[in-house]
Amino acid sequence: MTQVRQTKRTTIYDLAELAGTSASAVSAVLNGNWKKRRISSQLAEKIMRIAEEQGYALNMQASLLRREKSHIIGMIVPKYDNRYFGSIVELFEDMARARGLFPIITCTRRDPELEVEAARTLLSYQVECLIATGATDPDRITEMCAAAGVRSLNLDLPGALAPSVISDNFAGSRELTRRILLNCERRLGRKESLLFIGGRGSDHNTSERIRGFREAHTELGVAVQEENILTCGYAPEKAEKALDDLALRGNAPAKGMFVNSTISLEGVMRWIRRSGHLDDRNLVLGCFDWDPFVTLLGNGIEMVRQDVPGMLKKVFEIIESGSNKPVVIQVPPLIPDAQNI
Amino acid sequence: MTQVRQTKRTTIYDLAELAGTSASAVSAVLNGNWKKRRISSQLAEKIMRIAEEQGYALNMQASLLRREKSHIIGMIVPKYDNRYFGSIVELFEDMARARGLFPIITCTRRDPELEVEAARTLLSYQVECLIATGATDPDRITEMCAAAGVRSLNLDLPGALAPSVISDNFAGSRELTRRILLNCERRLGRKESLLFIGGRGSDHNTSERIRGFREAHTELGVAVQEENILTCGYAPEKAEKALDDLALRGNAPAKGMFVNSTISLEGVMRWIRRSGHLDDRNLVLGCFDWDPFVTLLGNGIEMVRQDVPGMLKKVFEIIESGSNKPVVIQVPPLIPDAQNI
DNA sequence: AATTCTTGCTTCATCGATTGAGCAAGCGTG
DNA sequence: CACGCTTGCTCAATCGATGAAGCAAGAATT
Repeated sequence: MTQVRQTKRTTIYDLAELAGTSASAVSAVLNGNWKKRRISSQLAEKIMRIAEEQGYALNMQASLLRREKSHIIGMIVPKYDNRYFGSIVELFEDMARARGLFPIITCTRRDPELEVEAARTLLSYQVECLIATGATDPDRITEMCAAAGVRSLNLDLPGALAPSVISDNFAGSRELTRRILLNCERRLGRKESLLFIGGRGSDHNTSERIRGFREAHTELGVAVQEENILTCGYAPEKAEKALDDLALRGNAPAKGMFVNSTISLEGVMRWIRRSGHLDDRNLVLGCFDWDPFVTLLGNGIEMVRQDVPGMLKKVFEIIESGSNKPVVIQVPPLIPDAQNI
Repeated sequence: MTQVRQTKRTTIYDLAELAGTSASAVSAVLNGNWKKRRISSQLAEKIMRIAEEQGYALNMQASLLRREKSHIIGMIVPKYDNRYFGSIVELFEDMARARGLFPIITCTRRDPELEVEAARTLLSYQVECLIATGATDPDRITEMCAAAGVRSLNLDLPGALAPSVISDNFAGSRELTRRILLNCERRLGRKESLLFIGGRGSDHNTSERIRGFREAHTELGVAVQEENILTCGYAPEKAEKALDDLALRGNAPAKGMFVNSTISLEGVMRWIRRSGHLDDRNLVLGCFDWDPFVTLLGNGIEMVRQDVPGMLKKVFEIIESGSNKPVVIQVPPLIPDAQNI
């Protein structure tokens, strides 16, 4: 019961002894190329039976040390707290396994230090390829990988040194902004300058989304109010605080809002409920990201759903093509039909 | 640029040659116990400088093969599509790293085959301990681990052969049911038999929650209607379909519902909106699980939030204690204050 | 001056799986 | 019956890091 370490784990040498054969034969049988190595099916069956009986499990470390390819693919991901990253991780694992790769994923909480640390660790595990998802400094990671002779790709946020697969943030944002403005007109009687909230001004996605936001305003003949662009970060509390600050500065909060992530939307919704500044039936909201419950919130919130399967398909295409060219592939997000009012 | 495989990765032998010393010295310096091995700080600095310059990265496979302990801790998890499992994974990674362990997590989509496959793979990676989260057949996994001399623990769903850390489903459910019943009385004028929907009848958590559900009904003098217990699985579509079927059987859907997960709640909410059978202002809902947007749904949905930090704290306590006794630790879930009506 | 101690390294076996090379036995062919 | 060919295996080097054991040179002690 309290045995600290039971009898050492079974190795191919143990099996060889039990089967009265050599470790070499055991290895060949267990990794499936015993036909190539001309092992008789009699011996093969015997070895497999004994392995089964002994509950043999391969020592991957030993196996990988010897083999030239690890078949491990690594991914770093910022958070697990929303549907976007959750579905990326889930589908990535699936697609990796379908290709005979073993996925190792690690979460870095948007912390640049942890990102580098995690990348270094994954490299130690001999990943063949590293996907940096939503990394704060993707090029740093690409450089580390390059030094180790390992391929890397960026997902969600682009870098300058490796291929990147991202959403078409500009087009998605422009369309989302259009819809919010039109909803304003329909529900409030007139289009008015929207509030933009969430994200980091320094990140590519946010700045592209702001560009789309401006473009849609221009197209529809609405002037953007600069003080209404609040790139306060992603955390819910930051969005709440940004709205508080805006109110403190004496600005009437806009009735239409472009929220830059579901996580920021949490903060926005809390602020709306708490502050009582706005009756949320008069609010016109849109969110760049998707969550099933948001649909049900009943404010007719428009959402842009990033095309995760489409993006991962591209990622694996690039991996399989072997290309390292630092292109940026933009995948159009899905914009569901207009919500219930 | 297009070099398929750049010059082999740098090893300690390369560094030794560059530094004019032995691989052994390089190893000692780089893994930090060079003082113990009496390497001069001069040489140590030189080696570290060269390692830095060459972008050396340890080959973990080689290192692990030689060392006795892997410091790898594995976890299998069913899904990433809700806050509960998302926070388990995120916090688990954090706590593992804080203890000097390297976490490898893999998602099994509630597929028993994949669970076994994943466990086998993690064992190959020489995990020192494997946490089976919400596993459909935890004992099978414990047996596999035991055969390899590896510790295992169950999280979220209990097993009979290894220590298990789970929520106190019975007490949580009883309290949640009470609250829903009392909300019924307050809002509809009278307590009436609730609908129970979601989960698998065969899983321990669901049956314990049903027990608490019954108990609360009894305490409050309400009879449970057996046909109102719908353990239809977790997926949203299954909950939708179960409600459709119930309606087809001619039963008026209850006005009060106990929903067994946020994922089932998605289906329930969709059905409510779609079917129009019930005006959702007259609906009294409770959900065994937590999601920030559900709070904002505005139906005054009661939620039970499972105490993820509390559960993981227990998990690591058990790991550190070294105990293998198949106890079941029940962690009380958090029941937030009553929601806005 | 002879002995022991200390310092600062190097040598080498080892972890477990893989695989090219090699070998012995049996078979077929001329 | 001598030759090559096939079959069915074994041998031994190897992957890269680790650490016990050992060794040489200088310092300290008797």
